Amino acid sequence: MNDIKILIVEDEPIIAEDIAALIERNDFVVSAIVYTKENALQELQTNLPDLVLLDINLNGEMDGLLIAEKINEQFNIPFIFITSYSDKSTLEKAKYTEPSGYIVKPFNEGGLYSTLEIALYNHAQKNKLKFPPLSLQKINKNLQDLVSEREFTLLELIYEGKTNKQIAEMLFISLNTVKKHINNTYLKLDANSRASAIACLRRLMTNK
Amino acid sequence: MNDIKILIVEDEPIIAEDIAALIERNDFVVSAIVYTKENALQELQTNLPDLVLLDINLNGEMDGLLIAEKINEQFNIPFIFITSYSDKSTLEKAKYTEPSGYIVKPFNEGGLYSTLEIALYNHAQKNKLKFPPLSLQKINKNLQDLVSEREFTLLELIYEGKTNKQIAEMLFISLNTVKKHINNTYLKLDANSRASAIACLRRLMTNK
DNA sequence: TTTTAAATCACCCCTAAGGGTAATTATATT
DNA sequence: AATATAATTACCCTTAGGGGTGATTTAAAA
Repeated sequence: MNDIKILIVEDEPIIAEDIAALIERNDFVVSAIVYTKENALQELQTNLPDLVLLDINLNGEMDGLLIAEKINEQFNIPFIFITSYSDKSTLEKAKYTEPSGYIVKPFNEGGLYSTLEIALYNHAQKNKLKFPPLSLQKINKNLQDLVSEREFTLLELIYEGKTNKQIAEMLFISLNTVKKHINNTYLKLDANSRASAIACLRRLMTNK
Repeated sequence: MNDIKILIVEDEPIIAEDIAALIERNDFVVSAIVYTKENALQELQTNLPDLVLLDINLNGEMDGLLIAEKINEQFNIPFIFITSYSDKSTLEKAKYTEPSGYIVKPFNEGGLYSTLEIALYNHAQKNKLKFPPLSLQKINKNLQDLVSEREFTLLELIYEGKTNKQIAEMLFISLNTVKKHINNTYLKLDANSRASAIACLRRLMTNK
């Protein structure tokens, strides 16, 4: 089955049941409900869920944070904090664990469901995040002399490691034209070789 | 000043003011409050904030989604949806824009503040993930003929756009040695130029 | 209408870069 | 002690790539 399994870590049984009911109403599966850190870690080892809903405070201790760290170290799944505490000190500690969401009680059904869906989707997309495609807008945002669309097309091919000859053939233009375009682009990027142009592009894409 | 500027896009003035007050209570700065898609886009162009709070429905249209797409295309800032709609159809569309958060009205102060903090922190971390530094381990993981540490050092310099001459000077070795190392590395990477080697490295770094 | 800008192409020059072969030194590994 | 492996260097050859100038065509902007 293709169901999405969610682990609930919450020491107040009434709230845990409440969350569980909500989850199942929305076509997810509750893989387990646990009340302690130990059981949570056990459950992660034996029956890894697709996502974890984590109460930060378990029986007076901030064990939720420790569980979050463990998830980051060992498992590649998203987790969402559900807690009554929204004070800056708690939040500060929580945010360093990079949770997919942070829900403050009392929460509403729509809010939890939305956060779940988005956490799952964003986590799935996270792998694609590395080495994003080039964007003309982002490149030009940091340039005084703008790169044209045509030049950008050539840049993408250079970025993919193509030679001038290959580019000429792919775009049905002469080798001279390719060289001319690239030369013009180098002036705009302040580059003087393919490799330096690529390094420059990487910089422009990140420097927001 | 180092203040974090937040743009509020919300067509109901009362709610917008409510959010604004909350934001300022928590030491953020409201860069502007706008009520329409046009003004939002204008504001993004002229006074880019650090984060955007977005109502999905603006005057009956789902303009918030369009704004979200625009932000993804052109700007490198996080955004959070704040909306009354948590139906699956709306959420489905919203999640494809990869928002940093999705808050369903009525929201509580702690919930919004936490989501803000986490969105900002996670986004900052996310940028570090983009164009990650090269890792010898990851590169070799997918190669039969392994790249040596020395060769990796040279690869890093090529990746940064350095010329052979520059590399020779930086490493206090002869130009011939540089060429030899690079040639050997090309054989391992199945590359035949700097640009193709860089493209190859990108591939090896992502193929996990 | 005139002018500006982008895309196209040609021709020249020249260096950086890539390909091949071979040799030496040092450092591990067996 | 013998043997790989990596790092270092030299020399040769060839070409792809980068720099400069100039010209034509087309489309958009003034």
